[in-house]
Amino acid sequence: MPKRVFIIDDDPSVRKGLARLIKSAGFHPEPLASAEGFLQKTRFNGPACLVLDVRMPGLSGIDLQKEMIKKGISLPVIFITGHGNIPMSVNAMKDGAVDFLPKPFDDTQLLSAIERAINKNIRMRKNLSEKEKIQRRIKLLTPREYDVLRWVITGRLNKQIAAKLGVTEKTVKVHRGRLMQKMQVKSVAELVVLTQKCEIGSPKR
Amino acid sequence: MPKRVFIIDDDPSVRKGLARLIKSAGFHPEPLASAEGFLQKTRFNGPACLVLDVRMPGLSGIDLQKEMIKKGISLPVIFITGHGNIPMSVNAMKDGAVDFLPKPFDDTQLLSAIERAINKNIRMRKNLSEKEKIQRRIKLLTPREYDVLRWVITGRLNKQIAAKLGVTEKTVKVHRGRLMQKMQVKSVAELVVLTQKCEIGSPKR
DNA sequence: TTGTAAATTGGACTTTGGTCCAATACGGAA
DNA sequence: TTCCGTATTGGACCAAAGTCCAATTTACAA
Repeated sequence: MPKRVFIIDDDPSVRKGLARLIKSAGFHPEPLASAEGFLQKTRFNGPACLVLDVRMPGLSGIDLQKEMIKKGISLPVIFITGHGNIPMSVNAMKDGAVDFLPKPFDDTQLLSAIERAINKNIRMRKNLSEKEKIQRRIKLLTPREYDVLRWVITGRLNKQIAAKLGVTEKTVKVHRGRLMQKMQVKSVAELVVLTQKCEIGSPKR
Repeated sequence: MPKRVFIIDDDPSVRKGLARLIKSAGFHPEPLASAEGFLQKTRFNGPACLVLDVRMPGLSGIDLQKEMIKKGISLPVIFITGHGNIPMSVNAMKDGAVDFLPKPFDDTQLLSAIERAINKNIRMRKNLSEKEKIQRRIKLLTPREYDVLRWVITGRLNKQIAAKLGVTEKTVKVHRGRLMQKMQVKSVAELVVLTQKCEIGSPKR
């Protein structure tokens, strides 16, 4: 899987230079002339990150970062800039930027930042996909099975759950057996570990 | 519980001014003339944070931050500086600083940073104390009970655990009952939730 | 040497959990 | 209307977990 590095800078010569450097380091550069152009993109299959010029006509790099946060796109960002200042860099870092490099910077500085950014993205993608896998299983549950699940992971006995739901213990056992199958676990311990990774609303009453 | 704000700056007039501002905002200022002076401190009972001048004779603010990381002291840091630059601020943020304010800054900027820092520290302290509470319970376990615990929270049956440990199922039940008491839980689900908060080495074999 | 804590096991039960087969009831989709 | 998925329950069992009382062995400290 190629590690894609989006290069967003309005200066063609900068794009070209960075693309060459990044390519030589074994990444897959994707030069783009504007932040708007990047926002058109919808496909984010593999590991990737952004190298982003702060100052650009139209949407600035900072604007793009904020826009991505708003839209829930979470690709690690590395800023580069010729005319930055401290508050700007601090805000970018607060918003989760991996690095903020004033020009001129060493090639090695940029490449090490890219390395960190890509690794971060890989970790995030792994977490996310596991979370989604679990969510998919939860969606297979019927409403009643979901009710039972929420009580089971808080350690209640079948008879207690039965009382809460106003049904017999027998019924709870059936639901419980089926939800364990659908969640693909063989023990309550495994079930708890799974559900801790997603947010499960705690049961009422 | 007073919210203590350590002010570390070599300039007495700055210390005085900041102390007044911070006091007026309802915090408890603790002015110190040097980073070395702060490192003497050992008592960190209540919520607190640091307002730290970057440039100082002897240990600089940056040095102090690194020293604290090395020693495992985790108080949120806010840097203030008259002569900073971007790489310095970025590195400070990477190392977990809450904010980095070049002089001159607005009072409100500093106060809002302090507010965030204190809240962060309160959350950290809460997490830490819960973790320690759990660790204390784990220390009550005999080696054998701890062995059993590690298998229980991975969802093994008593008979499986017995086989792993080379003892009878009966024995496992006894250990299991006692560890549940010592951990103060009534169900495997609760036990798993507790142990997820600390790191438990996964069992071998 | 004498405790003391830890580890181990047995017997005898009770309570819980889980499964198989079967059946009833309800509501929406074809 | 008919069929399917969901929810519910019963009976009959078996497996697993938990408890109470009692006993033996071992290692380490006073």
